Amino acid sequence: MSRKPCCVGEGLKKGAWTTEEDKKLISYIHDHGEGGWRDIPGKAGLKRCGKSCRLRWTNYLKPEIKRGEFSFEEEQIIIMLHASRGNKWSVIARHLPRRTDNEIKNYWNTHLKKRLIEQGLDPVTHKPLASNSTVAENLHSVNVPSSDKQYPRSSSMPSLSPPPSGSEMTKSSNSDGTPAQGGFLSCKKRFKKSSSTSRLLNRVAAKATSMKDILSASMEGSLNATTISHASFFNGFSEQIRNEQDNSNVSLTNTFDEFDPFSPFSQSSLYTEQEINATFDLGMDQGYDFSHFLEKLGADNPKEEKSYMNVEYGHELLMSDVSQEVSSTSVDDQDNMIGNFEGWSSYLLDHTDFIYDTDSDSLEKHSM
DNA sequence: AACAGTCTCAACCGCCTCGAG
DNA sequence: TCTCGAGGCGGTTGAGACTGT
Repeated sequence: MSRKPCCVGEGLKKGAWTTEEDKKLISYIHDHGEGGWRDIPGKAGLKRCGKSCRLRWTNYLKPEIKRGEFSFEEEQIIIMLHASRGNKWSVIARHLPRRTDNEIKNYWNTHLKKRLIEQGLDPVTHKPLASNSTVAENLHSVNVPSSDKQYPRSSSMPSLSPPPSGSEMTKSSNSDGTPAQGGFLSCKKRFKKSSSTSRLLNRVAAKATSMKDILSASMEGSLNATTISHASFFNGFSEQIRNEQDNSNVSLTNTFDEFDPFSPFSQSSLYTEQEINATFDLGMDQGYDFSHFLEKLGADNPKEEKSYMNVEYGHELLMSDVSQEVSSTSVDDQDNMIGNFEGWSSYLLDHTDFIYDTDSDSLEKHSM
């Protein structure tokens, strides 16, 4: 026995939303607020089921939603949270302000998942894949798209590659004025992925693996300094990096702790002693919480973003004639495309002497 | 220019959770 | 305690945009 679909009814419309429908929904919610989704279609004059209205609102029309390219920092956060939480998109979304679970899920499936495989990491366990043959098989089966091999850099790493030119950004809207697929901005032309970026992603993924091991150990009650240092060091870091550290007369553990903003032993740790204690006091039913880190990132960004793409879209919908094509292209795509997090990537960039190899291509910035 | 193949992501589907009665 | 329904969630689909030939 299965539950009846909620959207069974004569004349209910499906498929892409039109500007007219968006306008009705925005107008209704503006006047009456969210909630009571089942009643909204009738009251708002929409031939949609309530669930469809809710999804359209929460995933697209809601003013605070941020759209466009994911920043490098957001990608890092997604990868790490996925390592600790799995496909809990709503949980991950709670840690990425203004991103929807649906968008994160899509981004994971179309970009990050394939990239991890490409990096030789299991996208489920975040551990290195068993063998080279396994990597090859996975790559083959997943059919990594050529476009995905070109990595879009965030502006937070401006010195590493040229910023996107306006002509490379595909500003799109449907003929009826609704945002086309890809939202207000679809950056189809990717930047060539540098090997340094690839290596950095490897490290991020490896860090995620390390975090997962630490979490597991913590939850099993077996966490100790050895677990941390070994997890940080041995999971996923290349032999080359180890050699670099061996040659540097610097304690491996100390170096990675210094690199790791999550590390309680880091000189640059984002945590206070109190937070560290709380962090290591993870219960069995609790997951790791990066909110402190995110709060710190947010605190580093005093500039409050006031101009949201969706605010503008909603505003235009409400103010414009329905037949008039919405000028979504008037939005400052560049600002919206680029995240404002300046946290971890800045930290990484400030420690590039061991993040990037000396033979990095297209690197203008090197060790400080 | 035309066509076919590929990729992206908005939207849908069905199950789950939780609160109200 | 049980039932029901609204809302939430994660997996999947398919239209349309993009790319290569």
